[in-house]
Amino acid sequence: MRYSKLFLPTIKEVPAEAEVISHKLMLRAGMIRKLASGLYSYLPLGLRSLKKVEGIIRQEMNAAGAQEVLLPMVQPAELWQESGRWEHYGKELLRMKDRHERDYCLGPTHEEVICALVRHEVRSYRDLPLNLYQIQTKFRDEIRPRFGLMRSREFIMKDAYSFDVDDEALDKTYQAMYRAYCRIFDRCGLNFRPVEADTGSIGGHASHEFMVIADTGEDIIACCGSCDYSANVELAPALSDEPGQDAPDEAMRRVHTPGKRSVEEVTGYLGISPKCLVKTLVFTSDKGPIVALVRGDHNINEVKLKRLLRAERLELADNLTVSSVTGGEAGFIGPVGLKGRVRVIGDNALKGIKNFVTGANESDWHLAGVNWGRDLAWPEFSDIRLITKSDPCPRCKGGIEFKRGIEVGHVFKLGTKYSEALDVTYLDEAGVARPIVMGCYGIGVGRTVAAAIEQNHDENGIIFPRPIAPFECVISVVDVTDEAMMSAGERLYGDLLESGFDVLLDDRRERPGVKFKDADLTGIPLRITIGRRIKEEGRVELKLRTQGKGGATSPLLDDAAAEAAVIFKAMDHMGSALK
RNA sequence: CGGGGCGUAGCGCAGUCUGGUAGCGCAUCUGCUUUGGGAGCAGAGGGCCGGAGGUUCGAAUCCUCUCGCCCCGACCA
Repeated sequence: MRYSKLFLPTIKEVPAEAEVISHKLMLRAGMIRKLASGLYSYLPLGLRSLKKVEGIIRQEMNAAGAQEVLLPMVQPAELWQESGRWEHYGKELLRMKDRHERDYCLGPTHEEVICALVRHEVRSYRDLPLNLYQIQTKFRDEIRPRFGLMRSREFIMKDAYSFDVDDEALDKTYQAMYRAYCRIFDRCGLNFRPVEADTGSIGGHASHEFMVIADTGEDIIACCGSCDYSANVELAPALSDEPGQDAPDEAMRRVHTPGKRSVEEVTGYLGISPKCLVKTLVFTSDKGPIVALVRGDHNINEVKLKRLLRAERLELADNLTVSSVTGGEAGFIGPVGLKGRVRVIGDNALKGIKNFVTGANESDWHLAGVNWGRDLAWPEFSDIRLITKSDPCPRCKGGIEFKRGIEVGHVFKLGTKYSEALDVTYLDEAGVARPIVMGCYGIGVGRTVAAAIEQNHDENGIIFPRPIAPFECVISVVDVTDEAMMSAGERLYGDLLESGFDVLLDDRRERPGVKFKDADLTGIPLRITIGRRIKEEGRVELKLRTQGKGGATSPLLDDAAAEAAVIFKAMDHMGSALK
């Protein structure tokens, strides 16, 4: 491609709308432009990078035995009513009507559609296993789109759905997908980690997220420092059980705490440790109101609570509900003397606590010296808090660290949730109809590109890993009006094209500084500069994007293409050596 | 949905408090000079001041409503 013909509008200034580095750089490098909130146009440079990632995904998915299909993006409501998700999916599902007033939605995911396809076509155990994938635009009407392609409403996703005869067969498929995902993200040059994850509203039993480690990630991962355990904090069990305290029982008493609501305020005012305080939270859910208790220095984990309750919906109660359940106002509520019958769940860490402080359900008052069994009934105990640094690794009892991650892929064992709802069955060897056991496997394509940029950039711009770079090499002709330079550029351009590289010839009538800045900004891995030295010594200059000025080599023009090939080969080896 | 902020030239912003000729930088166009890290000088074009209504002799500026965008929270594959 010739730069003079390429639609590549770069921006010198930092765009005001962008918050995170990948978003800023993708705008500046002319990869994307925003159309509306959460909706982006892909320009040639951005599209090239997306296509590279898609190509890697296709190769690995095909190699793992999956087959590509393309499913409709607009989907009839009936299907979603059949699976029950028309009601349960919520406002993220963008619904619409056609001219006949029939209900449709834009596909945020394709379980329903793939089931509708497969249930008509697959009859026998002989047709299984089957694994189908597509690379499709999805739409999720996110409450708050942000960070550019990281969380947009319309986005490109690879989604695969597997169909197996039983759990054992699904295990094999799942493992194959897991391995394929590792290869895909390896090849994209990402520093990532597969972590145990919650299954969310998609449902199912086992699940792993593929997290790209980055400070700007929206998810938090709990990692063990000693073994390779890692899990989304939403899921990681908090195992430290405090030993029972054997202090003598104190008498329960009211303490005046005027205006002291938060844990810090109350414990600071009373001069006690947050560990001695029981924090009370009221939730509403489809299973009714819930009172959750955690220690003052711990945080509630709503995902765990939701799983425990088997609730579809769980949210912090509003002030009205809080006072109707407890009789108190937020900041002064406690589990003693709750109104009516309400399910009370205490975190495991509270089992052994004695003489604790908690809200009195009366404004400006707390209770101290409170004890289970005497002042209030023993609640049911469970693990409902977020894991902390002082908890042990659930696998090896080592220390836990926290990292932020960007979720670029997610694999689920769905089981028979959808096949039962949507009647996707096969006949086994005995002629008995059984529900097909399913798995599903997603990769955010745009998010993968954004994550790669998040991990690979410097103050001058993007530093693309070669496999997903829009161009592998740029030839910067310093002065295009100079015939010797320009003809050398053309010749090298032809050589590199012939060798099969994605090469960009910067033939613009721009000053050299502009060309260098744009080459750096767009992150092209290798730059070949053709300047004065072509006339004096017949030499050009090769510089990797990762190198400073010092690292350049200066081969003769005729050797440049071969040297570029050698450099790329070395880069590929370095890449695999890193793993 | 709650809280906060912003909509003025293609982009980034000032001007709004205190009403009176719509500005600056970058970009664009022309000319000359320059040519290895986002050039210099001279000149030019470009605006329904997000939209609607109101107050006023007069509104970018004050008031009301509305639309859009961004941030924090809530929520969420």
